[in-house]
Order: sequence, then structure tokens, then C-alpha cells
Amino acid sequence: MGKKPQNRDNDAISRICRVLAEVPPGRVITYGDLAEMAGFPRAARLAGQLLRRLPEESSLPWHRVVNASGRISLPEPGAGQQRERLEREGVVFIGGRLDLGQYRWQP
DNA sequence: GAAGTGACTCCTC
DNA sequence: CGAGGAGCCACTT
Repeated sequence: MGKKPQNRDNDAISRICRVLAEVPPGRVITYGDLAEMAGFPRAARLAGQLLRRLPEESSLPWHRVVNASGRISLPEPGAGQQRERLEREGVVFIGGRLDLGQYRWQP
């Protein structure tokens, strides 16, 4: 049975979505960690591209994804909306950035 | 199949 | 601490 390593296109999305769905409220995850956890180390951009295509009806906590600097990527007006959602979950932004050491979700 | 793109990350100045 | 550049990976066209 010769078979391909894996169907990346659709599989990657499924895995990343699953990981993202596991992120609890009040916590955040970086693009790099999200991709790595999904099985794509160093593919931080992949997570970003995926979220960009993700519809709002996705029910996924896309707002819990921030960059490695503890800052919100995603240009306005998305940034304001994401920050608002995170603040509602108890995340505090200091100087426009949050404390990854405190909110970064790690299994 | 090749080239372009991006909600990134790390290193250096 | 902030800005800039190079590197990386997978998806899209």
C-alpha cells in the first residue's frame, strides 16, 4: 500500500482547529505553539493563514491566539475586537500587550 | 509545477 | 525597548 505521508491541506486545518478548541478561556496561545502543537513546528505562519480564512461563525476561540511578543497581530479593526474579547475573559493588557508568562496556555 | 503570499519568529543593530 | 532584516513553513493562485 503505497500511500502519501499525509493529506496536509485538510489535515493541518483539522489538527490546528482541534488544538485551538482546547485552549481554555482566560488563556492564550502563540501562533508558533499552536502550529507546533498541531504537528507543524516552525509553521507559525500556517496558523495565521488558517485563522485568516476562518469564518466568524467558526465558534473557535480565534481571539485567544496572539503572537510570541504577547501582542495582538491582525490589523484593525480585528485587533480591537480580539482585545475586547480577551479582556472579557479576564485577560489584562498592559501597554497594549499581555503577560505571556501568565496567560500562555501550555498542556 | 513554479511563484507569490502571509493574523509568524528569531537575531542583530 | 524599538525598528529592521533574514529565515521558515505551508497554503493559494
